Amino acid sequence: MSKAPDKPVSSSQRALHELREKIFAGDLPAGSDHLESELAGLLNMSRTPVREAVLTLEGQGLLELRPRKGVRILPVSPEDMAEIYDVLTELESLAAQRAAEAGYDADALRLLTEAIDDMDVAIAEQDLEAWAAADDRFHAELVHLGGNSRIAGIVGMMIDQVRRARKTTLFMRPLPTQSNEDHRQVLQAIASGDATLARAVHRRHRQHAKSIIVSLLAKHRLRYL
Amino acid sequence: MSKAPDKPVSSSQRALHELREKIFAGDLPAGSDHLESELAGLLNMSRTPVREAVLTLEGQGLLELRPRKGVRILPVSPEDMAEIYDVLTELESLAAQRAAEAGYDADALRLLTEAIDDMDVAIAEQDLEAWAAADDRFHAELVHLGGNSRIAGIVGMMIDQVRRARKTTLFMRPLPTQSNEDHRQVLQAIASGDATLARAVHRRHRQHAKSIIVSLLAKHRLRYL
DNA sequence: GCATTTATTTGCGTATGCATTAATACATCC
DNA sequence: GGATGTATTAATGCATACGCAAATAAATGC
Repeated sequence: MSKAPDKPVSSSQRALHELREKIFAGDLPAGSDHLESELAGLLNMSRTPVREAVLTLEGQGLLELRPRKGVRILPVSPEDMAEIYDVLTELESLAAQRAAEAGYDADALRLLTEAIDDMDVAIAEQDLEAWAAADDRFHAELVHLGGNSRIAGIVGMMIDQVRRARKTTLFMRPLPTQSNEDHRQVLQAIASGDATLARAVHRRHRQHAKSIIVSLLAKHRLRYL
Repeated sequence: MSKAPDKPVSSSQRALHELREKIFAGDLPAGSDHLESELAGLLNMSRTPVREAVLTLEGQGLLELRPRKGVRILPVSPEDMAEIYDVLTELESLAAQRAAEAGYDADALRLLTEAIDDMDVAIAEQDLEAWAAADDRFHAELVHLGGNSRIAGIVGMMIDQVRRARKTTLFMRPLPTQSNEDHRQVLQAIASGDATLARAVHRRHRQHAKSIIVSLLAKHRLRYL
């Protein structure tokens, strides 16, 4: 891959990306408070770009600004998970329907297919991280094919909000073999142009995921992730 | 109403509210570009709080930051309208369903009922502005009763995005008498606890609204609002 | 004339400093 | 001893300044 010698990325953007990463990595743990100056020091920049990044991240629901107490990394409760999965269920179902209506050919569905294959491989190798990454790609590509940019954006935001939480629950449950069966059915329905089926199957898929996660959190008494 | 003598609202918040209002009022027209310094001058403050407000508004999809060309007030195309109404259809339908499942009594449904009554009055008086305001209240209260805060937030954002556009189309179509029939049916279904019906009726309501608006825009060749 | 290069302007990104105000510690009074 | 008022601290909100890069204008070469 040819690369530009160096892309001069602005401090604001760097703050945005690095803070996101640190939140996902648990480097900035859920529920923790951080002063603007602390974050600025952490990233070796002044407060200004940090403030801008933090403003944006607040809009994405990843943290909360509490004047004089610092920015709080938002924890995700089981109720939050339920809310988020409900949103995903509704919006992704429509995306699946629309993708089926669009009548994509096999080539256009390649990314979707690859993601599913990758998940199979990951499951066989018991590589849950790789599975999660491929799962993300599947759902991102699905909403992309759905053709509604707002849905794609919202779904992305919601998935970001559950990223941390999902990572911890990932290792608490059996291998998601059934999940990939669902994915294949969705793909099948889209490829055959059956919009109603695509919608129904994907809806069931997400509802099932929701119940799995929610009951898992309840079982382990996990209130905040 | 008793009021605090004066609430010292921050400049950032003032910028946020005033810019929003100016966008909705068409004071900052769709598609227009504005330099940060221009907006700062307009609001009598420095660039800093303006930048913060603009960042937030970008996240809400009301404007776009194009460095060196100014912030552009985002126009809404017919395709955007279609996207937005699709999102509203999916998310509000679930809210209606959940509201019905929650089993609210008549008192809890008072705001919803009042909004409907207000719309009847507004229609009788041919006061479209009042009708639109009451319609907003109906939909806001519906998603509130749905109990999913994220849905409420997203729906609010989407409605903000179509505000300007809706205002102009409002006077191009017949009185929305049928619309309020739908509202009553939704209320009825919620009051009687029929979640499936509530969902179905509201879905039809929003889909109908979408087709009305989209065909209206097509008919009048309105590409950007 | 047209294109290409150079100069100039101008808007933005970021750092910095200050004033404001909330939170905390302290002191005083009942 | 508890409560209320005051002082101190410290974090934020905002204004300002400055350097850089992009856009525009000017100039030079062909």
